[in-house]
Amino acid sequence: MKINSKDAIVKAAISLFNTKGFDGTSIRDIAGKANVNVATISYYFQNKEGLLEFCFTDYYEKYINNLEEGMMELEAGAYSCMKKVIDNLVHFHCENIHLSRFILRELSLDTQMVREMMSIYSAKERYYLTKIIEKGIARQEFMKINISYFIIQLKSLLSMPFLNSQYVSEVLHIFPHEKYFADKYAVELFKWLESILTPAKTLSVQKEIS
Amino acid sequence: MKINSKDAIVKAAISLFNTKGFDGTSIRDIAGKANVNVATISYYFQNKEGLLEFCFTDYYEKYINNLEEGMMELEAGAYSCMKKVIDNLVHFHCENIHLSRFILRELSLDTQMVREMMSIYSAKERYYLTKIIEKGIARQEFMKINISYFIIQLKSLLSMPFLNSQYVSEVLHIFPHEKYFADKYAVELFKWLESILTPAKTLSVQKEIS
Amino acid sequence: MKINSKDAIVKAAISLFNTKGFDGTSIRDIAGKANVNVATISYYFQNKEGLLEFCFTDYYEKYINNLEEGMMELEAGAYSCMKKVIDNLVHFHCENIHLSRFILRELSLDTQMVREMMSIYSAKERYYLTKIIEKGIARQEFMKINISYFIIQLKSLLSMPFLNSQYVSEVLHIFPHEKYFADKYAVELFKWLESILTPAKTLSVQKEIS
Amino acid sequence: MKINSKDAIVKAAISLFNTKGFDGTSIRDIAGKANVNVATISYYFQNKEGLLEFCFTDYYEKYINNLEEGMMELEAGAYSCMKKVIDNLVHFHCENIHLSRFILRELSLDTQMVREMMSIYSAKERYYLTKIIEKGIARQEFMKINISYFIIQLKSLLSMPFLNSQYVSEVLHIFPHEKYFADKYAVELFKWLESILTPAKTLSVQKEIS
DNA sequence: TATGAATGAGTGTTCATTCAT
DNA sequence: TATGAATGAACACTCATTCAT
Repeated sequence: MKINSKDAIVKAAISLFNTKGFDGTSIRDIAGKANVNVATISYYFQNKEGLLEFCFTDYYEKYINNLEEGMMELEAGAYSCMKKVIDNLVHFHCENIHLSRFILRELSLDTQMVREMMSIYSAKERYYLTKIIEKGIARQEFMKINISYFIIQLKSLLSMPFLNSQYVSEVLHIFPHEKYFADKYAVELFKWLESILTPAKTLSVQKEIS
Repeated sequence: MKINSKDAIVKAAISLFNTKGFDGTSIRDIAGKANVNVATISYYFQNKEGLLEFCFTDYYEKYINNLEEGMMELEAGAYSCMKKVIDNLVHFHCENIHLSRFILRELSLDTQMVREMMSIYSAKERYYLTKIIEKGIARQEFMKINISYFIIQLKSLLSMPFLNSQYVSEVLHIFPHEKYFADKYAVELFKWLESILTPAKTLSVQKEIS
Repeated sequence: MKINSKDAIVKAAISLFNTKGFDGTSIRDIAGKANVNVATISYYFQNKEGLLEFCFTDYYEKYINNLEEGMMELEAGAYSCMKKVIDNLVHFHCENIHLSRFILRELSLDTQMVREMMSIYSAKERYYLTKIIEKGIARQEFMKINISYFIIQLKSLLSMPFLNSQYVSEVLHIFPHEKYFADKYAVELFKWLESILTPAKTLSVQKEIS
Repeated sequence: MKINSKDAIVKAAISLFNTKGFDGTSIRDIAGKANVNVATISYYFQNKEGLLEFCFTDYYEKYINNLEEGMMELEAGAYSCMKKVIDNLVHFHCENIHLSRFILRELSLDTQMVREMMSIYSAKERYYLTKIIEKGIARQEFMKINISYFIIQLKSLLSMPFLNSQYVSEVLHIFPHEKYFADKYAVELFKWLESILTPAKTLSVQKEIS
């Protein structure tokens, strides 16, 4: 009768984790929404933690895929590579907004799993981003910037509209789950990217500071 | 013997909510950390939800205070006003990093309380920010920008380093709870602000798009 | 400001015990309804049990008073004495319907206090009722009846309409808290009394009605 | 290992509700007596209220069954039908004295559940009793009586010895849980029935006794 | 006479998990 | 592959009570 219990569980879990958070969701909620018995969840994922790990891995594998796909453009140019990465990640978050929102929120907690995920995937991500920037600087495509502060801002801008999709929708009437938003927002980030990476424009800022 | 049970409870609650999340924290955890009886929490805050509401209100009242303090500079100039607001809010988040992290995370959930808080405070915040920008545009201090997309980016940049303080610390080795960070990060945001608001610099971006 | 806290407490307690039962009522409920601090209840009645005892004693003292007032007619005749007793008790229950309902319900529990009350007051009541009947039999006013079975029926008829006042009101549309009911119901019990006590007399009842 | 947890829970619950009342009994008491885990009660009955509802329904279904069994004799005669009903209900209460005592006590409270039960079952009971009496009057088996007052008395006499079984046992030394009592008490109620329903017949009762 | 602060023990309920089937 | 029955531990919360004031 059940085509695929496992998929149904994951789907229900992501939906509920998205709105109620991981700790705010019981496996009974999930089982109910997925129309399976509670024990079925333990059967497939060992325990609730296992289901969380599955979601994290699912998210990060797709995330890194998108990142690596962008990396392939590095030879063609650091700047266009970075743009490709940004475009990919914005669209990835947009297309998987429920999963993304939940993971991005969960990542703000101090848990063993978060530490593990960070040590595996965030390190990798940092490596890739650093590589692009360093290449861009070396090739004089980019001005010399503080890489860490660049990453902070990049990740801020990439995640917040999807993490706070409710705020964005209800207060600003912009809908981050629509492709239209992803397209437009990517352009905004390109502008930010140019302002931060390309030398010509920093003159006035420099003056102001001095 | 107990000087101030209520304060002890709030302090313990913020600390625990910060690391484990609201749903991941039990009132026994809080009572234990605050060295009071569990019933004392109900005595002062009615229930766990009441404690959450107290934290939200505490956060937002301070937040709006910082915002309004910045607003007072509006007559002196929209640009300097916006800088003052950014500076205030960065330092506010930095100084109250535990409370901020917990609230910013909690705001990403779909709960009744979040909706209420958003309808009260986010609306106010949006009103103030819009006012500054419109004034700046009217006075030709700013170029004509899309206000909503500006707010998305502003709020992204203001919140993420504090929400993801663990990532920033452990992966990037930058410490958002230190005043040094707040000072430096504010400068970064000033640069972003200039690039996005002041006309001269957008030329190249314009060209690129066309 | 408070005229009489103690009275207010008792009044609130009886009202709440009446509708929610003793165990279903918290001292906070009572304190709230009486507009006093919870500690005030402990101050006057030591503890919740003490408040219960006060109610029991209040009830039984009035009950026994009504019984003894009826007993004074015993010399005048066992039959009229019994009628007087019945009339008194019906009206007493009617006038104190909240207290009566609560006490009559509480008496159906197996508690230490109930056992104590029964050993003091029910024994006394039984003594009086037995005395009337024995006198009536001795004087040949009554036929020889089984006293215990008589008492069971008498007490059934005296208590049930007040204990189950809600049933009587809502299902039968008869209102046991009104004096009209007490008057009419007493007459019903007189008929029952005659039928059970006096062999040949049923005729006269008929006459009385017509 | 456990043959039937659900039955064990119900049995333990009735026993404890009987002596300590519903509100005076904790689910831990019940679980302890039934030798099951507290969670098992929630598993089968959702919550404590659900267990109460189960008891109510169990009681009333049996009660109405006994009533309806008596109703089947209506064609044979209203008087014998009423006697059959009384006999059935007395024996039903006697045989299920714990359940009956608890339910009869609980029915004296102002709760949502009592209102619901009354609107379903008491209405039905009233309908049946009215039907018998009206038939009896129509056939001139009974004299014209006030039906509501008759029902009050009937229900008083049927319930009180079982509700107040402790009083009856300890003060009057009559044991309402024994079949001997039910048999004898039914005869008493037949006498009462005759005296209230049949005007001229009181004679025959006298004869019967002698 | 009366109370605000605080508590330990207990409430009903829900949790994630296990296990025989 | 999937589940109904059952559980121990934990949950948020309420209880009657105490005590300094």
